[in-house]
Amino acid sequence: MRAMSDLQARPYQLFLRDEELLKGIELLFYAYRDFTSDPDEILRKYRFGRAHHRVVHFIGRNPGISVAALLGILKITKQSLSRVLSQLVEQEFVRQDQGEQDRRQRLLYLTDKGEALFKELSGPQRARVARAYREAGAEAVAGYRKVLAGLLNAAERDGILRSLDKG
Amino acid sequence: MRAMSDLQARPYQLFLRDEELLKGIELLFYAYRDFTSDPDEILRKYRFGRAHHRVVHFIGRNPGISVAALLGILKITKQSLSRVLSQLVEQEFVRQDQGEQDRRQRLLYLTDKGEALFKELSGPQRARVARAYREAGAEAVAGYRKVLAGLLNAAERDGILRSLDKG
DNA sequence: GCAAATATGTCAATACTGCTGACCCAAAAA
DNA sequence: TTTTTGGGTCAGCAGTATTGACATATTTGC
Repeated sequence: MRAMSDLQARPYQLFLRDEELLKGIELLFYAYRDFTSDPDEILRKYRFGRAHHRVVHFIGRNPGISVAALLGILKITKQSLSRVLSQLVEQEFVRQDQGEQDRRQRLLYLTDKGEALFKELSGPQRARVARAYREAGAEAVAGYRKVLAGLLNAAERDGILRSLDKG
Repeated sequence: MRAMSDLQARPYQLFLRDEELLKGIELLFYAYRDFTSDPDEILRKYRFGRAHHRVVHFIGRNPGISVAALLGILKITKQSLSRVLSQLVEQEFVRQDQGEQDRRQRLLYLTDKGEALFKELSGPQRARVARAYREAGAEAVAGYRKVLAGLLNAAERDGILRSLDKG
């Protein structure tokens, strides 16, 4: 009886064999490797690295985000963020405004120059994703999202999915 | 007539709007961030980094791989590989055998110690992927693979997919 | 109002990972 | 025999991350 219910609870045992799982792991590695290669090349012109890209991206997508919230997304230390953020502010890609309710906060915004960089960096990535989506079809895209969501740390999954849907 | 065929060729225009594409980009970022967090923690015990992980992984998955082939997978320079590979050989996680047909080659294999590390590192990742696959279902998994494959550089896509299917 | 917690910034040291450039040797290929 | 290929190595530099310690302003709780 127990065995039967186990079978019903897990109809995809075939997919769970190590070989299949390792393929899923490697495919993610390759996809991420290629996915980051386009912006990496662009960043060299600015003498920036991936960290700058991530900061520009998430400020661009969350105008007025606080430093603490940005650290929560990137999961790096404030010392690590500090260096790249300082450079971006100094070179006027990012602007810091004092918070109105809480004047301790430094709310972050892209300048026009920052917006232009954001667009330049996201262009090839958007094109890459658009191509992949178009080739795979709507149903595959839904599956892609479902699986990626399942890869997230359970503790934050809901928060991340909410933040992605609010935009 | 032309417009009509365009419409039929692209039935998913709704998915191609920037907002949707940016969500796809961010979801990949978050998934990769969490995906790498488990092994990163384990690696600290060994005073190794992600580069060591990747080397162990791809040697483990391709026993007897040549240095040149490994460089092709990782897409880094031989100087970058050299450092981590030397450490792994020195600490006896990896063994180098002279090639038989071509004696210039140093074919790479995991030692028993290396196999153990491979298993330790891939354990949490396999568990994470297994959970995601199980929760999402077989159809979603197919879509996940289809989209990730579409994200690969077109030039190498077929080769990578073949290498994943041969195992 | 004062003490504690919070948001942010900064200095210093260290480690990992990648790069370029310049070499080297041994073995295979032309 | 010359050239090419597979692999290794030394040196230097840059980017990104860490920990630890400390500083300042502001808000919050008692």
